[in-house]
Amino acid sequence: MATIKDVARVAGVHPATASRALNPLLRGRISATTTARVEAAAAELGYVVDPIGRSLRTQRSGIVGVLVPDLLNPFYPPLLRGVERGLRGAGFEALIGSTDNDVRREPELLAVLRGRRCEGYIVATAVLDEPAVAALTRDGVPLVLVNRLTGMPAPAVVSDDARGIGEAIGHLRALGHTRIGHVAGPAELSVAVAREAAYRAAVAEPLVVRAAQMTAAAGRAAGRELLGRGVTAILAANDMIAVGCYAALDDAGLRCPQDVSLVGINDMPLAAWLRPPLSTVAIPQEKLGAAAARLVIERIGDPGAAPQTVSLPTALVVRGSTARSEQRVQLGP
Amino acid sequence: MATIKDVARVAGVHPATASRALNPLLRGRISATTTARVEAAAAELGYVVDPIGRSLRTQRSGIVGVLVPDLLNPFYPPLLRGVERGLRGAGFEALIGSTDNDVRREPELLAVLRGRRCEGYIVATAVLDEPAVAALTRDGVPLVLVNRLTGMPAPAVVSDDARGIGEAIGHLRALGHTRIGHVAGPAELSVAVAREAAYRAAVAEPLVVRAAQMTAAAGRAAGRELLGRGVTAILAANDMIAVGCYAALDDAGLRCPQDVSLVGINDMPLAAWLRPPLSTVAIPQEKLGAAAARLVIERIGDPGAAPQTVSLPTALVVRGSTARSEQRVQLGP
DNA sequence: TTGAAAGCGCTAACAA
DNA sequence: TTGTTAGCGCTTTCAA
Repeated sequence: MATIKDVARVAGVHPATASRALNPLLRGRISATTTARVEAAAAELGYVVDPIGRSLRTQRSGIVGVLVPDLLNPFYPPLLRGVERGLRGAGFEALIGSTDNDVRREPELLAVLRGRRCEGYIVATAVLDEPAVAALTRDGVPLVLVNRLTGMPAPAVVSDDARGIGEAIGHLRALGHTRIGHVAGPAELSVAVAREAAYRAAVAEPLVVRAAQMTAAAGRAAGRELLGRGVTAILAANDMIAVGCYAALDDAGLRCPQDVSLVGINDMPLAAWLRPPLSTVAIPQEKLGAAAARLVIERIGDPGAAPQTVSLPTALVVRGSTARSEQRVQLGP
Repeated sequence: MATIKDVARVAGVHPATASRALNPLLRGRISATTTARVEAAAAELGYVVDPIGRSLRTQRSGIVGVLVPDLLNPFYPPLLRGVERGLRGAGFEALIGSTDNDVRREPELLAVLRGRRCEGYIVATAVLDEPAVAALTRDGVPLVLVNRLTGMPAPAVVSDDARGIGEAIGHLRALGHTRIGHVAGPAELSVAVAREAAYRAAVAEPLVVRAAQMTAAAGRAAGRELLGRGVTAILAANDMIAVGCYAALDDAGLRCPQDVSLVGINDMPLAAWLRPPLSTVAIPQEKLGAAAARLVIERIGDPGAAPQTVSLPTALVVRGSTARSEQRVQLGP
């Protein structure tokens, strides 16, 4: 593996000069001929800067730690894609840690990442009042929260769920639905709480059943209970819960969308392939990730900057799981 | 951030001694009292070894590059989980790169990872005859292939698809099916080719339509064509193609499993939640990842070891998408 | 068993 | 504009 010394020797200059010639920030401070010679030598030798040597000298690792609650939840892969692309474009890499929905793993994993000397962190895990996360803020380590609403003075990236939920409820009402229920997520999740609040603000008579987790299994149980209360439409706290609601409808012998309409939140990759295809509030996951990458890079560049919150718009995607309410027919004489 | 010098100063020893006391491999070669003093100092200061300083000195990064074709494909997250757990247990971290099914990105991404001086690579991407991958082997860089059958003398981890496919066909035949079709994957993918071969070996009269990609959309188109040939059961090359086949069945006005039975391959997280729940050949994704991690770590430890291939067993999971053939009834007088 | 010294590859500060 | 020097944090010779 060629080093900067090799490049310098071949180019006939001092290693420091070679280093400078290869540094785009120092363009113009090195003579054109020298730059050309160094570049030729580097190309000839296939030189690639050693990030370890550079890191030791500059005290910068070029690594950002990314903490997600569950790699198996279809919400996160698109997010990670946005994060990776955003970071890589700026010369950073993501070191990904998944807590697998286990709160106890969070501090452990964060310790591993901190051991790797990440320059910043993107945290999308559930628990906010985590002392380890608070410690990051205290230590002045750049930190960006994703999809977590919090009182902490940290920059955050969120989606404008409330607006999307308002649209979804409007859509259902326009179809003639009046008994619109909500399968909420667990109260510990700030997103779940915010979505429930948006739902309550949008309907006259809220009908809420809480799912224990953001999973299909929990959604099925909660959905069954909600159907028992005679709703004609359901807003699920996310697409996985909506998947569970399809099963609950089957359990109850009800058809979607003829008997009950269903709306999810996320627009996960498989949403369009469910049967009927799921109408859902699309969250721009990849953009959320890209925005988080941008924010953390900004903050690495200027740790003192005022924390800003970025809110990205959602979009209602109407597919086949919502239809005109047939309640009138069912109740008619 | 405390350094080894700080620890040494507090413990009243030389930095080299402190380093040795903290190295578990040198246990016993340092006096018990010194070790105790150093450990106490390290604990007091919250010392964590700086991986960058260590890496520069040892020429080891503790990082393994992992190349996957598509983070959005539900096959890979469980695999990555296995890889990460396996690596982390041995003090390594995974640097993940997704080519997003774009063959051109593969060498680029590999260049980025090589720039980060990974100690080894786990490659699960599609294309084998990639010169960049060949270059790794040539350079003696530890490399493990996952789910790619190849003539290359590299260690590999595969699942025993043929056996699982044999079981699946046996299951369908036991249900009375005789016209069992196969939606194959693209010919460029070695897994797809192997699965098709296993299918052909298991049935008397092969009926194959090839999907352009391992996606639901491609599966739908291919499935439609296969249904036109009057099959009563379909083996899909993977679960995503099976998802497309559900749509193809809807398109044709056929019911699953009453009219046509369907079997997938993978057992992705949502497979049990499709309607009807998908019968599928379960691939132990997480175990594949863990095995790949183990192999790459072994190879990093001993680059000269003979490349071994690990084959993991699959398991047929029977759910609701397969049922007794009603062909007799349909053809009866 | 411990200390001294050296150097991994790189680049910032200073000097010329 | 270029060269010289030095040192980031660590571990591993070599010597005591």
